[in-house]
Amino acid sequence: MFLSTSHNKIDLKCRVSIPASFRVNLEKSNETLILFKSLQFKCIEGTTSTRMQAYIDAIDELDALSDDAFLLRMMMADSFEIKFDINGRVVIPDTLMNFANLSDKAVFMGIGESFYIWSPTEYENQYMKSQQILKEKGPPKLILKKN
Amino acid sequence: MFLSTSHNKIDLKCRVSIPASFRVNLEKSNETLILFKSLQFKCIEGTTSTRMQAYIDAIDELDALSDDAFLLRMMMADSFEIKFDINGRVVIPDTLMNFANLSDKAVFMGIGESFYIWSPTEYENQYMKSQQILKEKGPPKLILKKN
DNA sequence: TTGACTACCATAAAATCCCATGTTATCCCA
DNA sequence: TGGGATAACATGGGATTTTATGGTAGTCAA
Repeated sequence: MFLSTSHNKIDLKCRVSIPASFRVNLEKSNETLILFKSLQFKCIEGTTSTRMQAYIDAIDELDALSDDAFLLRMMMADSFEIKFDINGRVVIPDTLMNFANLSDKAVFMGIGESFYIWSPTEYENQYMKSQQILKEKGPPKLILKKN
Repeated sequence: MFLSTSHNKIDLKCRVSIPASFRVNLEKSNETLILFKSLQFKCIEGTTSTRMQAYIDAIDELDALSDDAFLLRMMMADSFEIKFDINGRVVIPDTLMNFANLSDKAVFMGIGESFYIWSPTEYENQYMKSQQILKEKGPPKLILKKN
C-alpha cells in the first residue's frame, strides 16, 4: 500500500529520495520500481513491476489495433525500471522530468496501489480541485455505504 | 469493534496513547492502524488496514476518470500507516494535527468499524449538535437487518 | 580526456525506541 | 465487602537509529 504525501528535494543530478515508507513497501514484497508518464495527469506515476505486468497483460485482452492498445503500448515505451542508490534515492529520467515539469522539488502522493510524483504547483492545483469537488458533490458514495 | 469515548493528552512530540480497548481490538485481529482525514468532519478517522485496502480495491472498480476515483485517491494521499511504540502510543502526523485542529488534547470516539479523533472544542460542538437533533427530530428510525 | 553516470561516504534533522514514573483500574483474599 | 497487592495504563524524557540530502571518488564509453 502506498499512502501519505511528502515533499522531497530534487538535486542537480535529478536525484530524489523516495519516501521511506514507499521503499519499505517495495522491499517487503520484493518488487522493483517502475516510473512512467501518467495517462491522466501531468505527473509521473510509480508502481511495482507486478502491477506493470498486469497492464501489459491487459493490452493482450484488447483489440490489438485499437486506439487503447496503441496508447498503452506508448505508455510502456515511456516507462523505466528504476534502481535505488544505497540511501534510497533514484535518478528521474530526463523524459519524465520534462513531462511532469519537475525542477527542484517533488511531491510524492501515495494513492494505494501506486503513487504520483507532481511538481509542487501542479500538486497544489489538483489538491484544490479535490477540495472543490468534495465541497460540491460530497464524499464518494462508496464511503457512505461502508460506514 | 471500536466503542466508547476517552480524552487523552497529546505531548510536544505529537504523541498520544490510543485507548487500550482500541489497541486490543487491533492486536486481536492482527491489524495495523490507518489514520486519515475524515471526508465529512474536521477530525481524524482511524481504521484498520484491511478496511483501507477495501477502499483501495474499490478504486480499480471505478471509472479511473471519475470524480469518485479522484477523491478516493486523494483520500489515500492523506492517509497514514501508523506504528505503535512499546507503550501503545502513536505519533500524529503534522498534516492531520493541523487538519483536525489538534494541539494538546484529543478526544477518541469509537463508532464501530472505525473511530474519530477530535479536538475537545470540535467534539463539544458535534456533541451539542447531536443532542439538538435528537431533541428536535427524536431518535433515529433504525432498522436492524436480520441475517 | 572529458563528460555522464554510478557507487559510496558524511552529516544534520527528524523519527523512533526504550526506560522511568505516577496514576488508575483490577484482582484476590480475609 | 473492604482494602491492600498487583497489574495495566497514560505520560515524560533521553538515547539511538533513520531519513533526507549534500558531496566525492570511481567507472565506462565516446
